[in-house]
Amino acid sequence: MSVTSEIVKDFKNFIKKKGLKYTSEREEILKEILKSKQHFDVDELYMKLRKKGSKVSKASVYRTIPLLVEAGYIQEVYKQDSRSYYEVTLDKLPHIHFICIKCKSVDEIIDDYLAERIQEEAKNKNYTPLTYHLEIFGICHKCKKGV
Amino acid sequence: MSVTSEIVKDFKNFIKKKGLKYTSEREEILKEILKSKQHFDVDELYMKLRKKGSKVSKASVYRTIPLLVEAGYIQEVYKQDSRSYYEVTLDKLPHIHFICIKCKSVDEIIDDYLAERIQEEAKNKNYTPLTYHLEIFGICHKCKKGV
DNA sequence: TTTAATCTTGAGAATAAGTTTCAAATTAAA
DNA sequence: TTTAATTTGAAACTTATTCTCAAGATTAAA
Ligand SMILES: [Mn+2]
Ligand SMILES: [Mn+2]
Ligand SMILES: [Zn+2]
Ligand SMILES: [Zn+2]
Repeated sequence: MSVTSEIVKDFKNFIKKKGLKYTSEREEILKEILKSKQHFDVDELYMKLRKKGSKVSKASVYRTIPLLVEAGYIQEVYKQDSRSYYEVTLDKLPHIHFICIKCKSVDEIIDDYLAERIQEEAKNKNYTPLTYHLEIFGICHKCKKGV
Repeated sequence: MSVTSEIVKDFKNFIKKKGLKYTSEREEILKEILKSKQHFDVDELYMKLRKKGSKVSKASVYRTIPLLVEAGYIQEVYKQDSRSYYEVTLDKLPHIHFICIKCKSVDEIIDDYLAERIQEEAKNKNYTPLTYHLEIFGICHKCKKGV
């Protein structure tokens, strides 16, 4: 069984356990998201679905995202220009996002040690950490060179 | 000379150097911000000014904030519910903000080592870091105990 | 199956932070 | 002063996200 259909089955279970109804819209949205290999926002996702001929409304996309976050398949990873960006978080720990303030490009940096230390800091302060956002704002290599 | 009037003088200089005009509105806003000991958002700041009898408009508050960020007196430190929060950054390095997803309280955690490592990570990747946001989302001690 | 209760949907209205517009007021240099 | 350039307040605008509600879909029971 493919990873995707495994997740779809899991999601159906999750929905049922919550006493909600499993709909084709919810499944369509999940499947489309699982195809994304990068960060995405609601508009991008919605446009992809429409192009494929899907009839889901933007409202349903907005309504499904919190469910997928709760189920643990995606996470909000940063906000830019008052828009939220998400990414699939299968086996993926939170990580650093470097955001270039000139070209708005976003790059990922993984640092396991840093991730661990962040967890520790929360625990030291008697907090129960769930997730985190670490965004470094600056100038990327290309913009520095004036490309 | 007080720290505040020193900064006010500096700010006047900064404004002049940019070829802009030094106005009472800009000074009022700066002075009010310097009084804040915690994180603030535009609405809070605007309300404080109005209560004091100030006639500044919200538009001017929105227009002055980027100048104060550029001058280095304040920084945007996190976003919550589609609102930006700022704080005075006199001698204050960026630091960790722990945000309780239940009570929405925000706590600060300082970790110089972490701060240094974040800078290094950016440089390793050939980025010029300017600032960063590190927000840990979780449950605070009080909320865990059900207070 | 049918039924019936409950939930979800799409469409569009509503909300609200932040930005823009523009005429009137203010600044600052001469 | 005079004058050119900038800034202001008020209100209109923009835009992501949320809300509303009637119509349609799902589910468990009959
Ligand atoms: Mn990422
Ligand atoms: Mn802080
Ligand atoms: Zn760049
Ligand atoms: Zn709390």
